[in-house]
Amino acid sequence: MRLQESGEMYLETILILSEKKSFVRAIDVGEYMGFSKPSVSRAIGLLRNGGFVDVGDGGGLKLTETGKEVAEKIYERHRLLTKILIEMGVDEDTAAEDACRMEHVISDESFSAIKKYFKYE
Amino acid sequence: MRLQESGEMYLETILILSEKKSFVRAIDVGEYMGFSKPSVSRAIGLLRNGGFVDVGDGGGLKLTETGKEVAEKIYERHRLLTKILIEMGVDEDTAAEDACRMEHVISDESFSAIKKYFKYE
DNA sequence: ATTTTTTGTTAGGTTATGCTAATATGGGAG
DNA sequence: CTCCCATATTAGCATAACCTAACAAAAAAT
Repeated sequence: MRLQESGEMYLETILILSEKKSFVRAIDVGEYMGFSKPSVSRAIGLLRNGGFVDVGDGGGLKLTETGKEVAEKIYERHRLLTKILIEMGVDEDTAAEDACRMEHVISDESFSAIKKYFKYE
Repeated sequence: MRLQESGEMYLETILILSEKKSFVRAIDVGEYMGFSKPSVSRAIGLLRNGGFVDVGDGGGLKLTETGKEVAEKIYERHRLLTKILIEMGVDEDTAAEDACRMEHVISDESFSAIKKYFKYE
C-alpha cells in the first residue's frame, strides 16, 4: 500500500510525538497538526488498515515496523533538508516549511545524492 | 487568485509548447501531460477565469502577462533544479521528475538561496 | 456539399483529504 | 452509582483534480 503525502505526515507526527511522550493519542496528533478529530480519526483508521500503526486498547498509537521505517525516512529528510536550507541562508521557519513539503516529493536517489553532496552521509 | 500545483503545471506546459509551436491547443496540452480532454478543458477554463490564459477564436492558447510570469518562474525552477540534481550525480530522468515536483513547493526565499549557493544568479 | 475526423464540452463518477455537527464511549469526580 | 468531561467515531458536506461516455461543433477530405 502506497502512502500519500498526507499519510506520511501523520506517521512523521506520531514519531515526533512518541519521542516526547510514551503515550500518544489521536487527539495529540490532531492538536499538533492543526486538524480536527474526525480527520485524524479517519486518517489513523487508514494507517491502521494499511499496517502502519497499531492502536492499543487505551487509544495509544504505536508505529509498526513498516510505519516506523516510513516515519524515520521522512523525518530524516525533514531534519537534513531544513539544516541545509538554513546553511544556505534561508530563514529557520521558511526552511522548515519548505523541507516539510520537499521531504515527500524527493526520490531516494536524489536524497542520497544531496546527503553525499553536503557530506551528511 | 492563488494557483495550485496543478494550475502551475498547465501554465508551464503551455509555455514549453509555445516555444516550439506558435499555435498551442488544449489537445496538445493534454497529449503532452497525459491527461484527458475533459480534464484539460476544465483546467483551461479555470485558468482563463483566473486571468492566466487567453483562448483565441480558433482555440489557440496564449498566456496572459500574469500567466507568463507564473509559467516562467516555474520553468526556471524546473530547469535549474534539474541541472543541480544532475550535477550532484542524479540520473537525468529522476532529476527531471524530482525537479518537477520540487518546483511547486519551494518558497521564493529558498529558491533564491539555492540559486546563490550554486552560483546561478 | 456531405461525410468523416478532430477537437472541445457536458454530465456524471472516483479518490483523497479536509471540515462541522452529532453521537458514542470510557474513566474519574462527586 | 451516576453523571460529566475528554476522546473517538459516524454521518454527511466541500473542494480539487483526475477519469469515461456521450454529445456538439468545427475542420478536413472526398
